[in-house]
Amino acid sequence: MTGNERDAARTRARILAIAQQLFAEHGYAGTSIADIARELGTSKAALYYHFASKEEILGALVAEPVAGYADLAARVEKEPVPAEEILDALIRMTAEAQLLDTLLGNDPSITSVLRRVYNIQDYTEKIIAGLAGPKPNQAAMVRARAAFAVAKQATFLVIMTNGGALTRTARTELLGAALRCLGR
Amino acid sequence: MTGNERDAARTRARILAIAQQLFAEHGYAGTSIADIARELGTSKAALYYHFASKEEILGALVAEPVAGYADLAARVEKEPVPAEEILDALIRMTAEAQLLDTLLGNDPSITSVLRRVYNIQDYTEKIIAGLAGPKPNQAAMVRARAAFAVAKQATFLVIMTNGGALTRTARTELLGAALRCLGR
DNA sequence: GTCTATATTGTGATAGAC
DNA sequence: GTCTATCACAATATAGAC
Repeated sequence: MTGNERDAARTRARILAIAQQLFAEHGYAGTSIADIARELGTSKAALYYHFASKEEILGALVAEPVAGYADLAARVEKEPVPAEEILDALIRMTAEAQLLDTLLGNDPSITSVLRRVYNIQDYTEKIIAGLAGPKPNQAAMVRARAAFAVAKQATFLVIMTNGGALTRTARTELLGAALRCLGR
Repeated sequence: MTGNERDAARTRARILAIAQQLFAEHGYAGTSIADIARELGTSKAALYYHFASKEEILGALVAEPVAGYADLAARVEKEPVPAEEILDALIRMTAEAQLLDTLLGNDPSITSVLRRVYNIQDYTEKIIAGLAGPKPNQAAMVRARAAFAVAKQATFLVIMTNGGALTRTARTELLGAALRCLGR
């Protein structure tokens, strides 16, 4: 790898880090290429050397979390997975992806752009169905959604109020709370 | 009230309804005045007769939910309120405000605009502190955040997958799940 | 109350020099 | 790899007629 390639890779990574932070702060639609370039300390044109479009930045940012989410959905759909395992996976994924993971589900401007590529809501429904277990009634579906909300949103809340970290005890508490949501 | 005034009031209400839907779908920053005018079936200028700016539309939309949220936070801060009552209030508020209430907490472009006017995150922290009870340890705070996530996000999820309605049984299940999060 | 027309600024993106 | 300059268009908002 030449020095230039290494530099390019580092700049790419910096752009992604900056974009992630600004998207989280102002939303995808609320963040302009100029905003990112300013934070990066270069011109807009320099940024376009690394990414062909704003949407490509978003794509690079969400690819990994979305793939993980899709994998979990596929696995849950194929065979029964214990609720504890699903919830633990969700909590871990949220902790890893941090800002991004919740952004994915929350920023409508992101959802509306990604809808053309991924069917995230479909994944969510499959995961929730897995949490609800076989032949769920209405109440069981509600409890499954509650557990899901804890694993995703509460985990996010805890991480954010803890400066980006998720302690062991916090993770245990979250998992316990999510499981109690299911009422079993 | 003259006929013109009644017409104006109705148009205003229509604009708010359309804006709410589009904001929910594409986000605040992702929705343009032109988008709203198109849906309204008039010109952009006509829209500006009813609202002085895009931000004023957002303001009119969120004023009521935010006031309710602030009231709850103030009450919880002043005196101890039973967790069940707090959670029930949160669930009701989310159900009433529907799209809006979650938008408030989720769309970063809205949060970043409203931050200049309201301190929503501050309200949230006060409400969560109320749920955690006096002298909470770290685990109690995590459980409080879990209960909060159920009352807000899970309620929203349930409403959305039920075409905008919250049945009695669903509300009971949500409240039960949120209370079990607290582990008491 | 609504229109057409327009001012003004912002935005994503490209051209071409260095 | 980064720059300046620029394009084409979309955005918020206003002016002034009807």
